[in-house]
Amino acid sequence: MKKTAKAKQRSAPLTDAQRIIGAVKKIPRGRVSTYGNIAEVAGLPRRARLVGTVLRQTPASTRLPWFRVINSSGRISFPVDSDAYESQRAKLEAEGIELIRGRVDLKRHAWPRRDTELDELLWKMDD
DNA sequence: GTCTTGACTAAGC
DNA sequence: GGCTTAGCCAAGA
Repeated sequence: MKKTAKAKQRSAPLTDAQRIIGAVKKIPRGRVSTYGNIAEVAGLPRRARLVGTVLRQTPASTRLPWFRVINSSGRISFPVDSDAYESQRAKLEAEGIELIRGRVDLKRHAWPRRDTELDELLWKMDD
C-alpha cells in the first residue's frame, strides 16, 4: 500500500535506545528496576549492558527516571565515592527507597514484580 | 574490519 | 552476602 504524507509517524521503527527509554519511563515512582529487567521489558533480552550504554549517552535534559535503574544485586552501578552515586541515592531516598548497607531491597521495591506485572507488560505490547 | 571498554549478569566458591 | 570468572553484546577508537 502507498503511504500518504500523514502516515509517517505510525510505523516509525523504534530504535533500541527509544525502546529502552520508553521502558525506563514506565517505572512507577517509588519503585526500581534492574538493567536486565529494563532490557527485557524493552524487548531486548540479554542486553542489560546496552541499557547502561543508552542511559550514559542520554542527555540529562530528557526527563527520565534513570535513577530508578540499578543492577541485579540491588546496588547503584557507580563508584560509592562518586557524585553520580550520591545523586542517585538522594533521588531514590526522596521517593522513599532506602539503601540498607548500600543496597536496595529488591523484594520490596523491584518493578515489575515477577509474579504478575511482567506478564501483563509483555502481553500488552503484543499488538 | 579488529580490539578494547563497559551505568551488566549468572554461576561457582 | 562477598569475590572471581566467564559470557555477553553494542559502542568507540
